[in-house]
Amino acid sequence: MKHNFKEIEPKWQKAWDDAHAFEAKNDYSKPKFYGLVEFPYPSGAGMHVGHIKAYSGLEVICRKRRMQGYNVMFPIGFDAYGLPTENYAIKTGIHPRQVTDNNIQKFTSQLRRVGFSFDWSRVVDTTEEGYYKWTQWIFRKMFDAGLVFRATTLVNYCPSCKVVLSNEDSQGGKCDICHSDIVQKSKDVWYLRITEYADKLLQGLDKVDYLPNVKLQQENWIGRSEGAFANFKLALDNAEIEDSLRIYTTRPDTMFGVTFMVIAPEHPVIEKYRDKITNIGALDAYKEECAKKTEFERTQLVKDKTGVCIEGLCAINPANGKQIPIYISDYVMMGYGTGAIMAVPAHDERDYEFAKKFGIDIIEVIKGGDIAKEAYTGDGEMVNSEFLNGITTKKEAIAKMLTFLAEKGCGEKGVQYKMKDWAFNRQRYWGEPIPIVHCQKCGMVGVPYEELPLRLPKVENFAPGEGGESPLAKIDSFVNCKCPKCGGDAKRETDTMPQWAGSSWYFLRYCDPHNTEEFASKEALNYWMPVDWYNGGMEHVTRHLIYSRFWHRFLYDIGEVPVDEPYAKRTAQGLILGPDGEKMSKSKGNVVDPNDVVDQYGADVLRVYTLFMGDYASAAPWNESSVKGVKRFLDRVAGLCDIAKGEGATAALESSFHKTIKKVSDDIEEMKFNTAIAAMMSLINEIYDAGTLTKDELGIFVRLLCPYAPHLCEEIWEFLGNTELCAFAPWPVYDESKTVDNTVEIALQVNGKFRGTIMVAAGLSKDDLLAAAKADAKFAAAIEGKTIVKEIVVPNKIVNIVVK
RNA sequence: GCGGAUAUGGCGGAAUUGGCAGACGCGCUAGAUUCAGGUUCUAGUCGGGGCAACUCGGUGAAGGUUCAAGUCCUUUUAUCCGCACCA
Repeated sequence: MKHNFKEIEPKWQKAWDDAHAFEAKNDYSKPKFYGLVEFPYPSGAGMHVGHIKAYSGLEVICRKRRMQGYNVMFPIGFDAYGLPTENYAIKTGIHPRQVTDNNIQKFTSQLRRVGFSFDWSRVVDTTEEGYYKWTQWIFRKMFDAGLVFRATTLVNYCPSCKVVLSNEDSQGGKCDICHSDIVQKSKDVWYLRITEYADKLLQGLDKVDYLPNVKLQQENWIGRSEGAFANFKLALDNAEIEDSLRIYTTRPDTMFGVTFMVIAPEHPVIEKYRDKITNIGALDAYKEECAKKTEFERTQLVKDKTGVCIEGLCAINPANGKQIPIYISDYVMMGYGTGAIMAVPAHDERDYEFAKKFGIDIIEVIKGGDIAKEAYTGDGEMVNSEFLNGITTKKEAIAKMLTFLAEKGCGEKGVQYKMKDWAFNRQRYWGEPIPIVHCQKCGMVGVPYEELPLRLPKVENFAPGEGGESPLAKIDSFVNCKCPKCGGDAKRETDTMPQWAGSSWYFLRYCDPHNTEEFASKEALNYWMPVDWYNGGMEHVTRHLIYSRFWHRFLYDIGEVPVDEPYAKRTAQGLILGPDGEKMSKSKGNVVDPNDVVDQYGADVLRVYTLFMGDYASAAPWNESSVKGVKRFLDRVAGLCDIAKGEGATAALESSFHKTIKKVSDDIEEMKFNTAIAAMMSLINEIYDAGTLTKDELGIFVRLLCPYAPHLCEEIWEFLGNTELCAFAPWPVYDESKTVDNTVEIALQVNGKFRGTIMVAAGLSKDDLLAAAKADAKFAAAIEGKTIVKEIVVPNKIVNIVVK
């Protein structure tokens, strides 16, 4: 048989479609398998080979599960709200709705060409009313639960996109969409209280099967730290007053070493005592200077500490009652802890640097370092610390200090997280409208559930306003409304939700995508959830993966979903680099278009190659020649039809078949697709060497390969006389006893040096093996006349004799 | 700065977890098929020495443990990724 992919690929894609072959059954009595891939953002550029690799991995797993008899759900959809579409629309004047529809169509036809076994009856599009109704519904539930709040704070703002970004969307001080520098801007922003879920998100990681680095990255992002809060009394003109400054520290044990305090330039205490501070002009100037710095300048140029001492206001160290100065400096940030710290220069590097620069006292309280040279952050004996003196463990010192603070009523244990609340609104058009109404009388009121979806109005002008307001603000008919509570005149919120909203729960919608009464029926959720295996990119670990776990956990807490963690298992694929070894990008001109590969070599080749090119989790460059090698392999598979004769097993190949079934079966479970394919290549080499195989054996081979190259395998399966689809043929089983050779090759060593091999029966005892080795003429000659010091015999492996 | 990962032929990568390093694929060399290009087939392909059987060396670098190390331990270098003044 010739491998005529241009003919057979469309043929079998049609056959699968006609049979609705891959639609998950609503038969809740069968064992289920829910395989999930990250649904694509339908960009104008079309599919990327990276998408193919990401989907091919779980495709193989899902196809194997079907052949093993599972009721498999392998859905796909489109995460279609977001800035790139909107920016493209603004540039071209085409409406985002139109752009989105075009792109979804493009993606759909490309995905179908590759022959993925997606359930096309469950497609979700986050921009459809029937979908975003429920995105708004969940938001409303969060609003009711007090998880939504509005606050004026310093936020990450992208001046180029004219939009407020969450912490997650501005990692490294760069805008996630356009990569320009983020500036800090004081703005009125909607927040989701994700920090309230920090502990739950952290603990949830204990019971799921995530790749270790995925887990670790989430732990670091959440960034839990244990320490203490303490209140430092303030003093005006050296006279103590009834007010204090609250700090957070992880080292309360060093409190006797506190020689000054530092607060963030924006700290409210400055405003409070504005009249009493004698150098307020200098403080204001410093604050303004800091505000002008970009995130980059604030974090990258950390060499030099800057700050200003507050005059007229100082603090009192609660440990020893000493008066200490307060500084403002941008190395302390308003967004973490309380925006104020107690500085212990002797035992903190940043405080040390600051104290050196400003000539502040440095008091050693832990022995062990040389504080004349640098801060000492290690353990040691406590000194200069009154009741802590002599203690040698940090744990004990902290406990004693906490007791002391508690007795004085000025401090207690506390926990902090690096993770910040989720800045949730975007001043843009192409997103879910936030279902909130602002009423003069009632304040913020949620749009009633029965009025959802709150439709995104169709507008002609969807460009963002210059003043940073949403395009929706210009539509009076949308903005002006009645308050759902009091019926008076009110105005709608005009910002929309961020791109990550729709993707925070899409895996739930797949379970029951056409439901108009609920986001999904309880029955469907009970059966399908949790997702058994979720594969996606590392770049989503500290965004989508955190956000969606948060939403899902919230839904669990209010009784809407049956399990607390949405994903039982999470893996990630490595990047495909350009042929030059660089990350693929349009500007470098090294992008490989999957369409071209399908045109030239076929979908099966594309699929097999993306899995064969290297370790699935690592990055690997595209190599055109290797693609040809895969084509050669599939052509040789097709050629097997011409030599397959008879039935049953071939004596020469039987053991190889059982070994290959075992290898391929096991490797798929560990996503070691490259070695599974290599094993099948080895087997085909053996078959051609033997020059013969039976039709039964070809049937086994084809079923093993089917998850990778389904079109060709269906064709051969049909050629073999089968009338049912290969996609649902039973997965081959192996006989363990037939995977074991009855003769094994034993390596012979003298003093650890290789001295030849012998063939012996498998399972020989140590004594027999040693005797067999000594019977080998060459080996015997090598130890002849020498004193044997030691004899090491490892059954079925090796004989090593140590001589003098 | 902190955290994590990786390092094996000309290239992508294997190595049953301490037991013959280099599976499989690409590339390359020689030969066959073909008018030719492509395709396909056969043989070879870690390095040094030898016609050869063989032999010596070899997994980023330096030490160590062991009968035996790509694999374990110590030190070190390079690259990649994540976080970053987190109190």
